[in-house]
Amino acid sequence: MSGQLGRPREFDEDEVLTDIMSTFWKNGYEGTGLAQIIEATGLQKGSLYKAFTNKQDMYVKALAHYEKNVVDRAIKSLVSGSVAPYERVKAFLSAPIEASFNKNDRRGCFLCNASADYAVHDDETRALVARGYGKLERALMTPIAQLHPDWPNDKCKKTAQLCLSVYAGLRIMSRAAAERDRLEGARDAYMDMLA
Amino acid sequence: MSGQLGRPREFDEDEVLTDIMSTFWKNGYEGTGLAQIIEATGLQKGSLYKAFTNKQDMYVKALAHYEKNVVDRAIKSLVSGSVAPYERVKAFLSAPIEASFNKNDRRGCFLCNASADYAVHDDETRALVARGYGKLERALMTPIAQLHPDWPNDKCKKTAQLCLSVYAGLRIMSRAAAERDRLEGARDAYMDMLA
DNA sequence: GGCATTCGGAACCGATTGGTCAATATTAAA
DNA sequence: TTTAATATTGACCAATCGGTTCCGAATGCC
Repeated sequence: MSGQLGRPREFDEDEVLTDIMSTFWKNGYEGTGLAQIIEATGLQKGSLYKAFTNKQDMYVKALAHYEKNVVDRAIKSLVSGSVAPYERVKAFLSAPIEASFNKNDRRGCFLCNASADYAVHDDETRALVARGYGKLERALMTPIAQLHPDWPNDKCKKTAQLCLSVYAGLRIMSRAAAERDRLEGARDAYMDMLA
Repeated sequence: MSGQLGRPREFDEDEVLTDIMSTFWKNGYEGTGLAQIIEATGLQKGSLYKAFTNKQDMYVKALAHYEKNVVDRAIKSLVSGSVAPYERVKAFLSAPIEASFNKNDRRGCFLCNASADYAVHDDETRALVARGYGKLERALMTPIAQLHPDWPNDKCKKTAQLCLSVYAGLRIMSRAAAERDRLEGARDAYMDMLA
C-alpha cells in the first residue's frame, strides 16, 4: 500500500540533481549562488529547500550524483569493454583533452574541483572525494594488469596511482589556459611508458 | 628632489601581499571575504582599497606574487643546485607530499587552485596561470635533459609535461583526502620511469 | 466530500558581501 | 607655518547571500 500522501513532486529528482551537479561542477561551492541553482533547475527556493536541507546538502548530493553517474561510467569503460586494455587507458587520459578542446567543456573533474574547493572544509565531502579517487585507482589496475600480466601487483598499483595523478593534473590544467600540446605530451609520455 | 609627497605607507607592500596571497591560496577567490583579508593583513578596508583597486586586483597581484616568490624559487632549485638532476626532480615531486603530511600545509599549489577556481572567469588570471605552468615545464626539462643527454628534445619535453601533470595532480589530491600511499606511489612510479 | 498532507511560489528575513567616502592624520616642500 | 599631497580609519551603502515562512494548489485516504 501507500503511494505517498499529499501533492506529488512536479520535478524529476534525478534531473534536478543533474542540473545542480553541473552548476557546482562548473562554478564550485562558493562560486555558486542559490540564484544560479534556481536558474539551472527551474525550481524555486522553497521547493529546493523542501527537497534538500541546505546548500551544503545540495553540494554533497550533487557530488554523490557525479560519482554514481560520471565516475562509475568511467570505471565501467576501464575495467571492461570491447577495446584493448591499452586503448582503455588511453581513452581515460584522452577524455580531459577531448572534453576541453573538442567539446568545449572546461568543467574538469568534479572530484578534483572539490579537492581544491570545498573538500577541505567538510568531512563528508572529503570522504566522497577520497572514495572516488580510490575507485578510479582500483579500476585503473585492471587494464594495466591485463597489459602486463608479468608485473607484480605492487607495480600495477603504483602505475595506476601515477595514471590517476596524471589524470587529475590534466583535468585541473584543462580548466585554465592549458595549451593542448602540454596535455597531449603528458598523456603520450605516460602511454609510452605503459607500452 | 623627491622623497615622496604626503603621508607615507605604514605597511610593507610585500608583506601585505604575502598575507593576501596566503589567504587566497588557502581559501580560493570566492571563498575569501574582505573580512579575512583584513584579518590577515591587519589593514582596514579603506587602506586596502587605496592600495588595490578591488578584490580581483588583490587576487591577481597575489598570484603574481606567488609566481615571483614560490614558483621562481622552485624553478631555481630545478635548473641548478648542488644536487644531482634525478634528486632535483624527485624533490620537486616530493614537495607536495611533504607539505601535506610533514608540514601540515594543505594549501596545495596556487596555480592549480586558481585553475579550478578563478582562472576560468578572468583572462589575466588565466594568462598568469598559463605562464606559471610554462615556466615549470621548461624548468623541468633541464634536469631531465641532464639525466638523459641522449634523449631528443621532444622526448625531454614530453617527459617534463608528464612530470608537470603529475605534480598538479599530487597538489590537487593532497588538498583533499589523499592517502599518503597514493601520492608516494605516483611519485615513485614516475621516478622509476625517469631512471 | 472533507481532511490530512505535501508541493510550488513568492514575499520576506537578518546577515554579510564587495565597495565608497568624508574626516582625520601625517608627511615633504615652500 | 602654511600648503599640497597622501594614508588611515570607520561609518556607511546598496546588493546579494543563504535561509524561512506563509499561502494557495494539488493529491491520497477515509
